Amino acid sequence: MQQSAQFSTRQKILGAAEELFAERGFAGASLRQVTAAAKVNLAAVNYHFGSKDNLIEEVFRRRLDELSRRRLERLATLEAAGDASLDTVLDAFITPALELSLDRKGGSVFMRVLARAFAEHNSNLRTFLSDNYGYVLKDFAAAFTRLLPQLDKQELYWRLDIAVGALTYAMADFGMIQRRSGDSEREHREQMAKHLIHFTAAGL
Amino acid sequence: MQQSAQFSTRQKILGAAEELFAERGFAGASLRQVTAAAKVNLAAVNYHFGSKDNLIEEVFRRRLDELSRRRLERLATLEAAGDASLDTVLDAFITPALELSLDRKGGSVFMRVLARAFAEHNSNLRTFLSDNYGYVLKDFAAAFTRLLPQLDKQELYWRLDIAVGALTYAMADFGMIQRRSGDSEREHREQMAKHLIHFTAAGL
DNA sequence: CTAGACTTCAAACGATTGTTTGAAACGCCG
DNA sequence: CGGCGTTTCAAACAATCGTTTGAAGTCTAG
Repeated sequence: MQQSAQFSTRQKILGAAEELFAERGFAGASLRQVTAAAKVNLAAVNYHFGSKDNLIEEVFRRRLDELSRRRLERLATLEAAGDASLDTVLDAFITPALELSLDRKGGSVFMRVLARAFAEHNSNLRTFLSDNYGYVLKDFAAAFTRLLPQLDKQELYWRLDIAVGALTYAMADFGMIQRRSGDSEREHREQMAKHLIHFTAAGL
Repeated sequence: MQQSAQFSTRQKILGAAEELFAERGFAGASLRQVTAAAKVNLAAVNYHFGSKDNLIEEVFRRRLDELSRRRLERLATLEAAGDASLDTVLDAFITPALELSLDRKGGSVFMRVLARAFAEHNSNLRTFLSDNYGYVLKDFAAAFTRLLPQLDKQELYWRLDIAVGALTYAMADFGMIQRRSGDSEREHREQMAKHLIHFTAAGL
């Protein structure tokens, strides 16, 4: 089938595509640039993925399947232990994303790609994400509803919406904050997650 | 969509470009699509703007010049009257953007374009925005420094960074919140601004 | 070792990209 | 009216786009 000792052609394409999509956008990165960066033949994309659109979806699937699983796993653990609070539920949502972004193999790059997906008002991509991963947000929204019963539904939804915006923006490193020279990439991102949880908990 | 007689070719192009950039991205929207939507000749873009990149910059300039002026104007008024508080300074930042987004002529569309600019890690565009409008953020950061003297600098920058993220995301309407059927577009956006100010003030 | 399935390759497809060109049409002033 | 700078136009430019093709290469099961 596949899977050589090194990286398969599939994996090489996915890695290069992720990087170039983050840097130049989905329309801005061409398949020739992707295959050149991956050091594979141009036709390999259409052979392994069928089309550029399918490649884009696969770039998301590779990361989001595990990210969603970990988020829900943490949330379930919290609620089973009766430990659910604003801070811990936010932590269950943010920490898996933080860990992904710290993954040595370009996890931080993927967070930028994810933020691009939000910027795309493109309906195909948005419905793909909503159809496949919308249930995660639904579960977390339900958890917050239980934690903040005094808030009416509309009010809670507004705050959650704003919170997700702050998370997305920060994890994609859009801001002007530069890593302090003394800090490692890991320290920088852990700082960010800490501030994110604090800021969002206060806002909620 | 657009009128043909009363708007100059320049403005017709800018309007159509803004709309298509918001919808498909800077790389995703071609000059042929733009000129077709504007009902002008293809060559008009290069005649009036020189290149596609210059057109992109001009789309930003048209809106941001006035937006920046209004924000700083409000901030100055506040500080002259000694009325500067967390809420009022945030209001000085958010309300002009809200008013722009309520402009009948596609102001809300522009907010989506602006959010795309953040998603672009493209250095040309980011340095253009930073060079031309960075002083606005600097002035507001200074105002917050005066309002929150107990916070150390690094801590404040973190929170401001997260706040800007929430603002950008919300104003671009990326979220899942749908306008309630009873509400007008205006009511929807005014609600949003109110929640934004509250959420951000709490976080800061 | 051979047969057959899987993968890679160079080359080419038509379509579309941003940009340029030179002529035609326009609008204004004398 | 004629003349002239400004604007618009259809057409074409080379470059690049996503995708397809058929042959060459690689691998494994028998």
